[in-house]
Amino acid sequence: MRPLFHPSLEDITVEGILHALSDPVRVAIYADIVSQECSQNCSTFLTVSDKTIPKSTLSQHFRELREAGLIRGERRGVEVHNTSRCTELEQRFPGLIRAIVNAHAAQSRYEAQGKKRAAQRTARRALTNK
Amino acid sequence: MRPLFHPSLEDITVEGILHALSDPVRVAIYADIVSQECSQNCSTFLTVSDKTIPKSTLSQHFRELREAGLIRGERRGVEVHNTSRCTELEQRFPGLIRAIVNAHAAQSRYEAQGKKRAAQRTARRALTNK
DNA sequence: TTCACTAGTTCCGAATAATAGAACTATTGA
DNA sequence: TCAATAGTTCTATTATTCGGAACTAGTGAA
Repeated sequence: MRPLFHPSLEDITVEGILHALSDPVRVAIYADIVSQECSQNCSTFLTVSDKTIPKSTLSQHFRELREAGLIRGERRGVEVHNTSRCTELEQRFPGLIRAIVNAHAAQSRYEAQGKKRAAQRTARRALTNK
Repeated sequence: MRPLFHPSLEDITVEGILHALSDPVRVAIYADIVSQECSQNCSTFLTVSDKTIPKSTLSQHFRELREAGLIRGERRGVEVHNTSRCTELEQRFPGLIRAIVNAHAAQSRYEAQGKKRAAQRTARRALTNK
């Protein structure tokens, strides 16, 4: 089993970061890792926003996040612990990570509200149609 | 010829934006459009950073930027004029666009310096090998 | 030490998306 | 009316992504 590859700070590209975070599952995972103090192992994310992710796919997602330079993975026995590299990244691309994570959070809030509003509409319709 | 589609502000997603800007050609185009005061037509970009882009590909790139909500395209006679939607976007995702464009600029500067350094090394080697 | 269990990776075929040449449309100016 | 220009659409080719199945590696129990 080959060791986990991590790019050095200067090899990290904006395109790589944006591509890694342009996938809804990966941003969700990354946002979670950034927000946690403690490191997270991969299988914490076998379900992401009510969707089940096959573990081979999940493994690929973590690889992409790692190779884009967004997270650092460290084997500890049978599992790998993941931490964000955001302090380093802040140095290379100031403000970038924060802006993306903020935007993602804003969108999640908005979507949650949207669902709530839709649910309310359904409930109202159910009442009036009685 | 169907009219140009533009998403409404609330339909614009972070993922869409990141995906659109995760391509080197597209960020370069977008960065240029953002920096210009005046609108730019598509064929200004038939060559991007010394690479020739086939116009069918270019057309697709503009479509992606448009449908991600990043630019607005307006047909004026035979050509289409493109302007960035960054003021609107600032409202929906504060700081996002600026951070990405800044990061891209920082990286371009760095890469240019890298090339310069490499050229200097080559020159030095040529001198000493004489 | 052996065995079963867990966490994650790799392999590989199927589905999906991106690229670019060729043919097309629409506008304009001669 | 015709040629030229700016973009688009069609389509075949190529590259990416997804996910099931088989695999590896660490760990704890018998």
